[in-house]
Amino acid sequence: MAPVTAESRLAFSIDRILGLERPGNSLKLHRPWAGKEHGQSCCFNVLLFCCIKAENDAEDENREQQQLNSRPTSNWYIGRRPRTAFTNSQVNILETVFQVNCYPGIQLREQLAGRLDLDEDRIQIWFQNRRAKLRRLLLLSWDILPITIELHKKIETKFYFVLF
Amino acid sequence: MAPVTAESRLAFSIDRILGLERPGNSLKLHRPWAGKEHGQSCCFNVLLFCCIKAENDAEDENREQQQLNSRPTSNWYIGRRPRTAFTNSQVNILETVFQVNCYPGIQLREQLAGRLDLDEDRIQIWFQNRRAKLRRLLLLSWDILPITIELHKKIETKFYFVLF
DNA sequence: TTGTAATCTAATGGG
DNA sequence: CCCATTAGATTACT
Repeated sequence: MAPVTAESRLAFSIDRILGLERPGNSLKLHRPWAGKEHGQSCCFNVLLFCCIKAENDAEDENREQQQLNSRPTSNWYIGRRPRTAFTNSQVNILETVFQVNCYPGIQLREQLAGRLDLDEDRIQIWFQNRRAKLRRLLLLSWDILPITIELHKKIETKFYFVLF
Repeated sequence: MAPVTAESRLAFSIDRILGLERPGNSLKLHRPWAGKEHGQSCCFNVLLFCCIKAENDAEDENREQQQLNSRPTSNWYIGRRPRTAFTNSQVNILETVFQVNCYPGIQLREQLAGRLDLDEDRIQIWFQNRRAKLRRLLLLSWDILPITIELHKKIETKFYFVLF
């Protein structure tokens, strides 16, 4: 077996990365885009974390209240999108479409968005959640599997394909 | 404006789905998996209730019991890998490595896999998704930059620029 | 409390 | 590799 030389060692061994091994020189970062100006097209080099420093909060009640009200979730600084309240007629149409096509493509989603006066991504999310609900329902029905199996023995089927 | 021909019309226009438009033929349902044999691999969309081939079950009580007790975990629908739940410590190490090298080569991935007791391809996927997340964050932070600056002025927070 | 819109991320397939 | 999209799981709001 070949001896482990400095040359054969990985530039990025886990030990080095985790700081468990301390080479003489500091670890050179692997940034394919490093050295490019941030205006360059490929991507923005700066990830901006806007973190609140809470110094001096006590002096500003309003400000403090704001900060207390905003939940410190990972994306609190952006905020959660206000919950969309679909109307009955909107849901009816969505459900009708879902019965036929539960994986609407971009065109159909745009079409729906236009007709229902909603953003396309709300449509997208609605279908995602609707499919999840359906799966949940199907899984629930799986709980009654023993009964189903009994039934299936009786009627001599092999599989149940639940097509939706 | 180009005329709407039968060819240019969507297979699933809302009008067709809602029945407001009646084509000569009835609407064909959009079932990605329809017509395919259930054994086919690609089709992760199939909710296959593989309800146990019950031939001869009655002759083997033990086996039947096993099958009844076993919940449909990995096999209840075909082809999709069960979601891997990384532990906190695994994620911590992955994140640490990512800070240094977000494009780990095969050697480093294998190294990580060994240390974290994961398959190398899970590492690979993790880094792909992590890079996608980073790109998303970068775009996002760019979009909210003006707002963020306003916010920053108001509440006198500091910016953290994390340079990659 | 329930239902569901929204979020996060592992997994998939195609380019 | 990237990209779009999915499923799965969870959070949070009405």
